[in-house]
Amino acid sequence: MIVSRARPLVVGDAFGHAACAECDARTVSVCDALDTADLSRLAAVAAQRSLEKGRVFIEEGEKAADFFNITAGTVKLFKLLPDGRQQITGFAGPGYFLGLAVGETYAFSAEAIEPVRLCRFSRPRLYALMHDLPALEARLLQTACNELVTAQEQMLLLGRKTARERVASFLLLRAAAAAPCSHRQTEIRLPMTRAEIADYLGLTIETISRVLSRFRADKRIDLPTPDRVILTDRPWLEDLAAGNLEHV
Amino acid sequence: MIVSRARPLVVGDAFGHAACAECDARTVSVCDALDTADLSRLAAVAAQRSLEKGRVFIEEGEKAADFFNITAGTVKLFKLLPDGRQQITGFAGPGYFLGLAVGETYAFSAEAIEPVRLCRFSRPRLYALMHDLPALEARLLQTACNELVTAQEQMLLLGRKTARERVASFLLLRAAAAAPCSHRQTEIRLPMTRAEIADYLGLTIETISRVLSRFRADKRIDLPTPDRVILTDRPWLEDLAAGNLEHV
DNA sequence: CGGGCTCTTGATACGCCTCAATGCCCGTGG
DNA sequence: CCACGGGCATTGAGGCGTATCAAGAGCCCG
Repeated sequence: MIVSRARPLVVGDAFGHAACAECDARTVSVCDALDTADLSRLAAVAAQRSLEKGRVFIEEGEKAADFFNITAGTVKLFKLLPDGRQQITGFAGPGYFLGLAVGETYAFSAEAIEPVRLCRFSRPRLYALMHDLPALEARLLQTACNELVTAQEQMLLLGRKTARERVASFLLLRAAAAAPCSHRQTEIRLPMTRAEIADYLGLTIETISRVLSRFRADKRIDLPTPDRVILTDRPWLEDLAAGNLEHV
Repeated sequence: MIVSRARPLVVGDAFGHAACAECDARTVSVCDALDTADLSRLAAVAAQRSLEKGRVFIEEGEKAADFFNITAGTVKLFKLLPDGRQQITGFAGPGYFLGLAVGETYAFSAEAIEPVRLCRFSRPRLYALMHDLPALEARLLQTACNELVTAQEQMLLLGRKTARERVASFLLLRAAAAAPCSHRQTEIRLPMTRAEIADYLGLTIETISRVLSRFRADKRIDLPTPDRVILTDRPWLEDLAAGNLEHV
């Protein structure tokens, strides 16, 4: 079942378009493709809501009734095997557009890993709007292509990189996500647990922990707390992530 | 460099739209989204060509100048690490639409693994056509979403499945690709080598060979020749691929 | 008939997983 | 205030699955 529908928790407001104009995620999301007039049409079919940490709001196999746009917080997208093995296919932060499922059902599940705010769009209404606003459709196509490139990179990581290369790649990905404009940040925050990092990288918590400890011992990173990482030797991490350091 | 441009090998014809109407891939490709009139407009910007086995016609990092539509044969899409490690992100057969790269450069390489025929579309011209034909754009979005779902499934495979589960998944995927309409086929053809299967599944040739031999010994499949597989116990393979058979 | 390729099979090595114990942090309640 | 308990992270010891290395078999094609 779609938990979020059972407990709506809607924080909707009567001034949807006004909220859009002030939305933090405005400039990094699909909404950016629209001018103010069209944006109000988009806002008209949107409903805002808040989700507490741990809330599963998309379940794989359920009827794909809605699209979502994250405006605050982080969610994980994942698939499960019957025995509980989990693969996280991505983390989605503010601006991320969710629900590009083909066909009638979602192909993955989604869960808030910290308090989240998002906009919900009903599928048929967004489709109708897409028909009217080619800019919106073009933007969605662009979004999908971006996802595809990211997915291909992740397949390379999962299929062919070592544990240390995976963790290095992950840290740099986080750094890039935090500062989109190559705005070299050295400190990053990890809103996810070790278990979630492991399920994202196709490893175990122990391996994540060991690799991070090793990086710290080698003075490549610093770990003031488990959820804060300082990249002290970024060039080395980049070489490792790219597969340039064979057996170091 | 884009090898296919250095040696064009164009088998173009003056009656592009006529060729389209007779194209084997017509009904399973993006072209299916268009009526005959619009199809001729699409054909006008297309060029047909043939590629011999081994020909690399898209190179990762090169300027993304063209889109491609496979009409015959099979190509592999892949990414490389500097030391030669390879991850095949997918195999593309007739009807497959290629080149949905975001930005200016291709994010992957593509190589014909058997003789291939394809249609080439210049990027700017296809974009212009997309602007005029919303049906085309919608179809591309749909294609991209399909790819995305496939990619997520592959991430689950690469990150969390065992070698035997991966090979079972692969065989069933091949069976589904050969007979799109759940047209239960028991025999499948493998146009790719063991090395390519290995690079697709994140394993080695030896593991592929061992798992297939084991499946045969257990009477789950038959292997009349290395490139032909007969699925003799499909339900068991399906259970294994889905992760339902823990430690068999 | 030889050369090269792919595929198969065996022996061994190693990277990551599994299992287990401990430490740390923090919220809770006596 | 501190004792207690539960989650999460860290660290160690040992095992397993897949990789690596190596040899031989089958096949195509000249």
